[in-house]
Amino acid sequence: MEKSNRKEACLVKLRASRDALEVIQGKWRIPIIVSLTYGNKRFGEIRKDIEDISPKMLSQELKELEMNKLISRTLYDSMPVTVEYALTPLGQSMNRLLEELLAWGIHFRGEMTRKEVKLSEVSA
Amino acid sequence: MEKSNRKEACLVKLRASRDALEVIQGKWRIPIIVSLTYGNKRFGEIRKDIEDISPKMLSQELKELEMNKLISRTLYDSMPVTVEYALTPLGQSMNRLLEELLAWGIHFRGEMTRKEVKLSEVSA
DNA sequence: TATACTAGTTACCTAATGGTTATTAGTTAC
DNA sequence: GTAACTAATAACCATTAGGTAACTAGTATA
Repeated sequence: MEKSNRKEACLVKLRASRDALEVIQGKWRIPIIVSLTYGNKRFGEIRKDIEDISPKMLSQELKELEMNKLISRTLYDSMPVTVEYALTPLGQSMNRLLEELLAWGIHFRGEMTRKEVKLSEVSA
Repeated sequence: MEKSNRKEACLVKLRASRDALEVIQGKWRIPIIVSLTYGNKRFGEIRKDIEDISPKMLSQELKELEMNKLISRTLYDSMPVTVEYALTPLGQSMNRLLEELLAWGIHFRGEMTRKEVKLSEVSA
């Protein structure tokens, strides 16, 4: 009984994580969301945050994120037309996930450089 | 000053999240790690957990994860050779991240189905 | 000899992802 | 008229990710 519960829990977790993955897959979606957690931004401002993204990819991924209700797009009828992107409540709900991703990214990088140092000590 | 701190924080977070993304990118790596959080497993057992993964992809991604020190591979010299995969401490350190991914995946799915229900109510 | 189980590997193909460069359209300033 | 700024879009190409199906090697069992 204990074993089958465990298996059930594993399968539930697998399904949920794959649901989440589908939405955040790709090189740019998470970075775009991270950029927007630091304030509503215009197209050009996001481009400045994520230096190596092309306008094509930014445009494409913003559309995807809007379709999935993670961000909103507001057009302002100012003199040069401006467009503001913002996180929706659903987008904001990724906050804890992003914090953990950030924390683990730092941890991982730390572990990797530590190991490289060790290796070079051995070979020296 | 406050604004430049914010910008700095944003850039740091962007770098860290992209570091993490590189390691966990793709359709299969997270599911494989999730499967291994529920106990050490053999090749065939992981295949059973993740029903739609092909042996090619499983083999390929296991190698990648081993190279990044997230999992270990142990060969047992039993009669039909068996191989056991397990999370390393670094792999285990993804636990909190996985919990948040799971939680958000469930939340996201809930939000999406709620919205679909609403839409059908409107059109009815 | 044939079948099955272990853990993969190989060759081949398609689809998705991402990159590059040039272009659009509307408005303001020079 | 021309340049510059806004937010994109289009055409084209290269790379990668991922899928399918067949096959390998070693051992045991019928």
